[in-house]
Parts: sequence; C-alpha cells; structure tokens
Amino acid sequence: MTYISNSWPRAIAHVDGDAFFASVEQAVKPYLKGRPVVTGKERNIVAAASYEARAFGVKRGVALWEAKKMCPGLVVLPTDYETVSIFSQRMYEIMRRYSPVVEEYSVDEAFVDLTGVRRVHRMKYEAIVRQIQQEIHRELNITVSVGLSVSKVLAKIASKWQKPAGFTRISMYEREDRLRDYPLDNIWNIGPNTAGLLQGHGIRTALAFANQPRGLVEDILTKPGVEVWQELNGESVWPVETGLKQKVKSISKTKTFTPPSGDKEYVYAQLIKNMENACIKARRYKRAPKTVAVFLKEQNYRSLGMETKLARPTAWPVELMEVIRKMFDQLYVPGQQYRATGCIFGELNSSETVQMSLFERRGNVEKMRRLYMAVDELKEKYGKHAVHQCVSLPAQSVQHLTSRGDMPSRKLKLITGETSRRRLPLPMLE
DNA sequence: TCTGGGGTCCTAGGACCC
DNA sequence: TCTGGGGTCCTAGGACCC
Repeated sequence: MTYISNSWPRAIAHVDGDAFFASVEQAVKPYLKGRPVVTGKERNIVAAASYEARAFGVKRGVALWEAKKMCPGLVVLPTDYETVSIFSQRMYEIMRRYSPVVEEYSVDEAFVDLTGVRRVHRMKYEAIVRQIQQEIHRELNITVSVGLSVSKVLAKIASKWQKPAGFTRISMYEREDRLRDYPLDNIWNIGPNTAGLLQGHGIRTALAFANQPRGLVEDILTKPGVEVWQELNGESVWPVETGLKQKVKSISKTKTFTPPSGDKEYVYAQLIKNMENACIKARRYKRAPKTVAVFLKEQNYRSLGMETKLARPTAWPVELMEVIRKMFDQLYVPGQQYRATGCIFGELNSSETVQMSLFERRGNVEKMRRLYMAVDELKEKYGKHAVHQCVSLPAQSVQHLTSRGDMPSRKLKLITGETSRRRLPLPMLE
C-alpha cells in the first residue's frame, strides 16, 4: 500500500502505551484511577504496574507478595486480554485517521508512517502526532508516549525518551544529541550479545556506533545489525508494514515446573500437557502442524530438542502421542534434572484443507474430528481443565490410529543447543 | 534481575545436484 | 576415483522482541 509518497526522508511515529495493561484497567474501572494497580494475578508475578504502583518501587517481574509488601494498598488484577486488545484496536483506528500506513507492532505499540500527509491535513507532522496522542487520551482514557523521527529505530528511541504521556521528536539536527549517551542495548534490535560485541570494539554508545564507517559495521555485524546502523543514521530501511495480522507461523507451549524433576514419567506428563495445550491452540486457530518439535530444559538451562515431520498435519493429541513419546525417550537422560518441557508446532496448515492420507479410512478421521469438536466445546463451556486426554480416550481408537504404519513418518532430527545464559528479559505478558 | 512464555528472522554449513 | 566449480535447498542454532 504505497499511495503515499515514497520520497526520503520519512516521517515515522511510534506510539507506545504507558503501562498499558494497568492503564486499561484504570480506564475501564474509574475507581482505580490514581490508585496503584498491577496485573498478573494468574501468575503471581507483576506483569504490568501502573505509575502509582511504580512510585512504590513495584516493577514488572516482582513477585506479588513482595509487591504487596512494598505497596500496602496495591490493587491486584488478573490479566484481561480481551479488553486490552479492544483498546489496542481502537488505538490503531485513531492512528489510521491520519494515515493508512499503520503497523500493529504489538498489543501496546504501533508505528505510523505519516510521510506526505502533512498537506492532506494541513498540519505539521508534530501537530498530527500530538493530535493522535490527545485523541487517544480523550477517547480511550489512557495515555501513550509518542516519538517522531525519520526511521523506525529513531522513532522508537524517541517514544522511550519521555514517559508517560511524553512527546519526543528526533530530527536529523537533534539526532546526535539524543544518541550521544544512549546505551547500545537500549536500541531496538541490539541485544546484550551485539552490544557486547560492539563494546569489544570500543564502541560504547549509540552515537559512537552510528558514527562508525559502514565497512567496519559490515565486517563485524550481520544484516540486521547493519540495518540498525542505517536507521540510526536516519536512513529508513524498515518500512512500516501495514500487512493485516501476519498469520502465525508456529505455535508453542512450554511450562517451567518448580522444583526441577528427574522423574521420567512426571517430566513426560508435563510434556504431554504442553502438547495438548498446543493442540487446543492450534484448533482454535483452525491450524494443524506438519512438524512437531519437543524440548527439555535441563536444570543448567541447556535445552535439548528434537523435531519430527508428520505424514500429514494433525492437531489431535492421540495422533501425536506416539511420536512425542519416541522423541522424549531419545531426549530423556536418567538422572538428569529438568526444569521445563516444551512443544512447538511448525509448518501450520489450515486444518480445513488438510489432505487425508490415501490409505486412511475416512470414517476414522471423521470420528476423530467430531470427538475433538465435542472436547473443544466442553472446554469452552466448563473451562480448560474440564476434559483431559491421553489415558481417558478409548483405547480402541488410539490403537487404530497410532498403529498404522503410514501415520507419523520416522524422520527424527536432533536439535541441540544452549539457551543463552545471559541476561534474560523481564517477564512480559504481551 | 540468575531465568516465564510466546514468537520471528537470519545465517553458516551440510546435502545434493549438475 | 586424489577432482573442479557452482547452484539450490534445508535446517539447527543464534539473537532479538514484547
């Protein structure tokens, strides 16, 4: 969608919700205005903290009991995804009043490319951005912080500059001043590893990085790093992507259990639970995976995984049991303590158009489909934990489906890997 | 800050093929 | 089978993000 001038330089704004989850609660429940509020009750950990709560030192990631101790009057709420996503939709809509080129980057963040719309609205870019900010405030009763610049990376730095309800512009004239003391790993898409690498070359700030000669940057970084460098220098290489909801490419479920366990069947049961949950999610999306991967996380944060390609896509737990067990048996090391398991579905097909294997009896497939439709319905009505698979399923159908030679193919690959043990991001909810 | 959960993209190197 | 040189495809693993 490019009926807007493509000429350079661009005018890109980044809109970032302030304590979004908590703010939405305060907007919906006026009696919470001005009070310290956190969300994350389901996990006993602070997911989002209102600014009133932050004043007491309550931050994301803090244990709930600890947060309550720090802030006696704290209001603790469960996360309400439904309401939050309604608010984010409305936020995007307000932005689209000024330009159709809006990227719904995450539930509480969006980019808008305003290049060229100055004339249409007979307003300066700055005025447009402030107006977006005001309309969000007025209509949604929440505040956002906004940044305006010539590239996405700079716009993101700008929106973070002043919070909450901040407005920051980074023009090419202000750029050097803004970047001078800006830490490397605060730059979007520069993580701890890249920051460390750059520091090894004596580069310590965003400006120092931006000022490196291109050749050097190309020598030490890969494509994304070079692109960040370009964006920092005011060259917009990442377009604002309007693409409506890019469809999901993988579905995963993972759960950490405390304390870690070495009990084989316990760990296996955890893995199966993840598989079942991934199946539920896949069916909700009307998707069926063609590849299934599992991994076990050891106590020392190493993770071991394996992937299997299925003969045909399926999101039915019974059909995945055998293949999961096989992978698990190869991964599990007796005596090893594990702290988490996970299941990842890839190559998601639309479950409505899944082709039946030629040798499969149509009747079985149909029976299975009905069974799981009923299961999903029950869960819808009585909650997630109303129905459980595995053991309780009729042994007959299990045998029928898993003993067929043409079901899961035998292609097993070993995935090994170490999860990076460096600084991990704080617990986030988005 | 010693570690939750759900994602995406990039790349080096191997496999395989003329 | 001591050997070139190129091309494509695939994948495990790294890095980052919210």
